[in-house]
Amino acid sequence: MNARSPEALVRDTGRRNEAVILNAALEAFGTRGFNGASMRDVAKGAGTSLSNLYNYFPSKSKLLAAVLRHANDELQHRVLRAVEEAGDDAPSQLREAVRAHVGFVVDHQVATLVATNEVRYLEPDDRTALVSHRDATQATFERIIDQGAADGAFRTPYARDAARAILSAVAAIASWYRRDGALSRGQLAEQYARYALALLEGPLPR
Amino acid sequence: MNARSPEALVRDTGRRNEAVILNAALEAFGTRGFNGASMRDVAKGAGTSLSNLYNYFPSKSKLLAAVLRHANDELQHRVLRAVEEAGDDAPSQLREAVRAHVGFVVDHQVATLVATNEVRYLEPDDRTALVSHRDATQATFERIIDQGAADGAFRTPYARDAARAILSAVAAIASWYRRDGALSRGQLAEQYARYALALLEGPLPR
Amino acid sequence: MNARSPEALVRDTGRRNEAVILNAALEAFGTRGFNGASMRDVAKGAGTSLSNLYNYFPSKSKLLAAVLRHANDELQHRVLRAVEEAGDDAPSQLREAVRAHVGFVVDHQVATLVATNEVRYLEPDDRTALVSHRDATQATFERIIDQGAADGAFRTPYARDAARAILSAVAAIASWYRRDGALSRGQLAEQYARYALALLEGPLPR
Amino acid sequence: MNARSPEALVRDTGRRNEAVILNAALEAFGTRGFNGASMRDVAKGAGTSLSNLYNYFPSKSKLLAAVLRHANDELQHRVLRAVEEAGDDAPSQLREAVRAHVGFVVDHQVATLVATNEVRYLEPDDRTALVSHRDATQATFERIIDQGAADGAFRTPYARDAARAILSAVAAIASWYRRDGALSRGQLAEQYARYALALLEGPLPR
DNA sequence: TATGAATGAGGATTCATTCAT
DNA sequence: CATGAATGAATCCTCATTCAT
Repeated sequence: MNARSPEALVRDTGRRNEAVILNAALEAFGTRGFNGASMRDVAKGAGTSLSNLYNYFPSKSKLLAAVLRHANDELQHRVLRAVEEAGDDAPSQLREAVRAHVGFVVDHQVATLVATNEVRYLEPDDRTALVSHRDATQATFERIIDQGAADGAFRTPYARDAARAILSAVAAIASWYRRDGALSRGQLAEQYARYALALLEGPLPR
Repeated sequence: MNARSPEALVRDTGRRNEAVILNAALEAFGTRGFNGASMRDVAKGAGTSLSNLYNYFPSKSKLLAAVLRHANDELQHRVLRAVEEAGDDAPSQLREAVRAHVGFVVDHQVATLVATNEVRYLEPDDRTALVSHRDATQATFERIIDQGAADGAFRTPYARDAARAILSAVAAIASWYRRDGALSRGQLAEQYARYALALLEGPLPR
Repeated sequence: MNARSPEALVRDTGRRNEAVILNAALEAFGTRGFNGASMRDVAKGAGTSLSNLYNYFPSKSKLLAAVLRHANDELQHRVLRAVEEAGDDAPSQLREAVRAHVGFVVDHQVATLVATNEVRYLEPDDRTALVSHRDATQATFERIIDQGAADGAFRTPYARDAARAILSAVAAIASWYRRDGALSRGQLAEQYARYALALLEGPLPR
Repeated sequence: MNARSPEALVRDTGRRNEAVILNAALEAFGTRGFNGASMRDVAKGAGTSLSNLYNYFPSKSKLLAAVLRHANDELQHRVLRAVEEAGDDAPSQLREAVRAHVGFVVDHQVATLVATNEVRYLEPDDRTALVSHRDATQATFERIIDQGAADGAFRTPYARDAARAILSAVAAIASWYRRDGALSRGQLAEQYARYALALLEGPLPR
């Protein structure tokens, strides 16, 4: 029971092998989808026995919930910190928020894909909880956009749905980006930050 | 064996009940995902017996392939026609292409979601075929963008990945749009057309 | 609907495509066993539709029965004719009977295998009928052996089970003989005729 | 989960219920053939659940392979021991080998039938392995016959295929012998030993 | 005759989960 | 914590057969 993928989302949790299981589950769900992956796959990936999984998580569904919670926490953490460290004006904040988001997507492509595609398979309660958690991240963007619209920095007449459009495009990066491709992490972040500002009809760097 | 969902993607195929099965499959895959939906679900939805499905499609996977082919055909058809009917300049063409795409997504939300999320479960050959078909649609957007970039209409320094960003945002509409919400089909199309032009740093209507 | 394997057991039956179906069934049952072969396999082999099979034979089981009947008829015919054409003494008769039997096995390996291995899957009535038909062939050998034992030509103390032993060995040829091997049809017949006479402790050619 | 047929081939294997399953499989395959028997039949015979079978054998085919391996092992063991304990001359060795083989066939009629009729349903690799194992047993007979032919004890001009003929006849016993019939196990063995020596044109007891 | 569509039963196998150890 | 054995429900798919045409 020991494995550390290059993209390991979860580092440590205090409980002996929990992180190993969570990362194995992430990989399994990412590779074959929630319904396509079996608990046996997860166990094999974690190097433990099938039944031992149930000492850590009471069901497959709760395992997914835990994976998604970790992913969301990490994303939210990165975005919030980026905003804090940015200037006071909406354009700067948005720019940094987008860059941080792109960074997360690139660093955790699989987690992003799983978070996008597999939330629907959570049990209702867990899904509700998770969605509201995710909405909090989205709300950060919406708040910035509202402020920018109010003070005239963003001149789009459709500020309302802009956050959704931007975040969708950013999340979709996970489905095509290749680490060994032509675009570096930094370039990609830069590029999408500009897309976002332009879409909002905000001020662009020359 | 008779059903016509409000969103029926497939109208008729010459073979007795093929369309009914395809629409039932679309609904089943949309509701529960490819791996979460069973052939029994599809049969029930189509009002026929489980085994009769196999007189029409040799496997669940081929059934998915057929569904996705129909969806892609319809989307491509709409986009191409819209471009043909638009003016000669890149901004007009892009505008109409986006509007047509948004129209498809709104008319066929489920098909859009299935096309986005379940392609990965195709057998390799079918996936390859489908992806190249889908890329053809994307290529239409890229061609327009290239032209607009060449003649100075689109001033973004990042024309290259812009099509992907725009199409991702448009496809994602399927995951949140509600027919009974505040936004009409037409308003939404208008809005996303402007997002696209703005993102490309092109000319905007006042 | 047209096929003629090199080993075709059935030539013609008066009914349009019956022979084609019977030969296809023989091949299917021979290749995959009665339970392993499907009516679809038979139809494909016969170049006709699945449902058309039922215009000729009321069930898979009856189809097998028909195949086996044809095989047995041909075998019995060959053996009886060989005995008739042989001399009056038991050793000559046995010799010719064995040669004829070996000839059938070599000409119809698949039919021999099917006759040996798949009889058990007949419905009770058909099986009874077929076994008694087959026993008639065996009885021919037993009659000859009894006669030879009575007149002192065969000196084995165990004449009683000898027919079974001989016929088993002959039938088993079907499971290993290769037409392109070292042994010709005629040599093999000669060889097994001598095995039989020797086993019976009868007179051997020098 | 507990059963001991009178003819149980497998006694114990170290793993909890493996032997029970193997014996149930033997019986099922013997009664209805490999393709005619279902895993449910096997499970029922073994007194366990269908799915538990797969904790022991990964597929129906591998289960058959295991059954056949056990049967072959037992047969080979008996024959080899019999040869070791026989005298040095070929006729004695052949006599004891045949007697041992007949003994196995009578003790394990079902196993013999399954070994003869169902090998073909193994996957290619398993079948190759098994056939070569079976050929090893046949090779024991061939060696003895070669030796006897070389030192003049067996005068048949066809020593080459004699082993096949003899072994076929012996194996076929399984298809007709009845424990409650007129012939005892010992008498049958004696009888077939004499058949074999006579067929080889070797020395017969008076 | 010949066909394509239809069906209910059953095929092997995998599933998430539990339990005794 | 960790395991191997166990289970019932469900999976996709194939089966022999029937029926309308």
